[in-house]
Amino acid sequence: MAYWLFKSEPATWSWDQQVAAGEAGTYWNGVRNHLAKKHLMAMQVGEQGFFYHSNEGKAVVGIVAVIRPYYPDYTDESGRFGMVDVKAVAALPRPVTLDAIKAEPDLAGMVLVNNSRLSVQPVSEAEWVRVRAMGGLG
DNA sequence: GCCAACGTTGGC
DNA sequence: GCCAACGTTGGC
Repeated sequence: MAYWLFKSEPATWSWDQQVAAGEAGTYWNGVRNHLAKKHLMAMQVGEQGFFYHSNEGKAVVGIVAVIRPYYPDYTDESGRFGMVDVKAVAALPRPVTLDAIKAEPDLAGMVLVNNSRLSVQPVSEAEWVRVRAMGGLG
């Protein structure tokens, strides 16, 4: 089981909208980066990821689960990129801010810290457990 | 196939 | 709103 982190600007697609999409979830489109694509392709149904608000908020705010594996992104005219479907699983009782992550030495290796521009990132199990705990989920 | 120019992202 | 970092594009 791998863990992931999905970045979204709340002005474009927010956690509240993800929650409103309910059990049916939504497609995670718009990825136009080959490394991010590689991560999308590696995702298995049932794997979970953090939902991160970039720019405005700058915090991990919730957890999503992959409900449909990689398939073509019809919004990509080049036909090169794809997407997965995700649904909201749980909100973090306390959002974990980028500042809090940067202040935590155990999380210094997170992709979010070292390659903040990557829109779909892998998260290690240790990072997953730690950020969940910081967010108030056991 | 190299690399300069350009566009985009996202933290500050 | 600025700008650094990075990815992509296109000329050669």
